[in-house]
Amino acid sequence: MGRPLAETSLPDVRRSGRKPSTSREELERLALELFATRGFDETAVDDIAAAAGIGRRTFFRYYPSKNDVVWGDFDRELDRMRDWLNACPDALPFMDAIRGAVVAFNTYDPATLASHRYRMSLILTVPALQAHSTLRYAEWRAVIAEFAARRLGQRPGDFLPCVIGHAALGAAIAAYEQWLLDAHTPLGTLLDTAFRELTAGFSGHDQR
Amino acid sequence: MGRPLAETSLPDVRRSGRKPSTSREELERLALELFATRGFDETAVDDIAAAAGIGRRTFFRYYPSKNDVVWGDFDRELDRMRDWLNACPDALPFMDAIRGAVVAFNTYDPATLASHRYRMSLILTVPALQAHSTLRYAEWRAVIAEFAARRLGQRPGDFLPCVIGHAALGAAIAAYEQWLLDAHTPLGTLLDTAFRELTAGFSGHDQR
DNA sequence: CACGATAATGGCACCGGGTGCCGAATGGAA
DNA sequence: TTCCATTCGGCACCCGGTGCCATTATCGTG
Repeated sequence: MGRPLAETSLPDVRRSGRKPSTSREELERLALELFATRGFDETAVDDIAAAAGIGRRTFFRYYPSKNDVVWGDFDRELDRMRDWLNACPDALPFMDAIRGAVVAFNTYDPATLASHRYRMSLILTVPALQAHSTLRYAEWRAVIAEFAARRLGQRPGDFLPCVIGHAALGAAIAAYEQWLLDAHTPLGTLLDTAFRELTAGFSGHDQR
Repeated sequence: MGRPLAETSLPDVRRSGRKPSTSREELERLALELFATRGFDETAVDDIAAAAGIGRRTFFRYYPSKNDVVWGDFDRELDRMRDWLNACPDALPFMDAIRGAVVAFNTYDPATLASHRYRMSLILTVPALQAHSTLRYAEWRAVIAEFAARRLGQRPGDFLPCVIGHAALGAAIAAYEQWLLDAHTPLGTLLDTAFRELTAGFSGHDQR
């Protein structure tokens, strides 16, 4: 699974050899700029490569696909969330822990909030990215399921942890969709609400 | 959105013109057979077209993409589920109605069960299909959200109905994944269990 | 300074999915 | 037969993604 290129500008021992002509961060910046002006589908990989002054072939050594550019360093974020969950006291009910982790994991400082919102708007509205995102969501769910399994005394592949992973993902996506529709309510509030509904089993709303 | 070709062998008035040289059903049959022997990724659209004795170009007039072949007539199934929900008595709590609909909607007679299971195994394991499925799932969620919204006195785009749609989808997929892992437990039972957990808010399992 | 090991680059050919275009084939109706 | 509607399918093309391989840049060492 090892990416040959800078995982994220870590010290990353370099003994010798030609140095990279750009970086994942730089490519992400340029690509998002192009997406914003020209649109995602209308921007070809060649365009991004040209903007960065590299060859098309080289682009694919920084990102495995055009879709992945939008996700930045998702794996690192997942690691952070895993750590957050592991650091949760056992006294905290596990659904509360998950809710807290998701809220914390999706809290961005004002400086980066706008660009994050734009990235998510792409992911949740551009069909190609919507489709691709499924594969990333699977990793996210795995983190949740893993934690739930530990708390439930089960294995990560067992039924209940998987259901929880899927349901949690659904709640999170719904919150994001709402936030994109109207940023009036803070994302954190929406996530919190969605997870509380989940934990309450959607009870107490019926209009019959 | 009208498909020019047979929606599904409805009477479908035909005035004149050359008659289709094959059908969606026939293509689906042939394609699934190829997928089963050679694998999904290893089967090119040209292979399917050749097997059906039509041109590659013509294939894309029957199905908009290779991915869609696996989904058969999903839209019709969705209509059935929508009807099921609409026919639910108001006395039935809405989460029970949704659970009932999903179970009923995913009940297949033994003759078609095996092929359905195979189709779902493709959808849930082949990366290209996993990704593509997101777009189909959106339609499914919409049906659920629409019903929930009506029951909750809200609009289909409102937050709570969307959360419910996403959570329900998650539960359903988790049940399917479990069923594919081990068909020992009937799909209906798994779906029922997943939805009951959802409605109970995953309570009563914590091992702390 | 020169050399060799090392690593990134980028061109090229190729594959496969998907589309626009357009002429050819087919079959019913006047 | 003629006309019209409809399907067919070849062709050229776009784009994302990959394997291959020679080229180029950099660092450490002698």
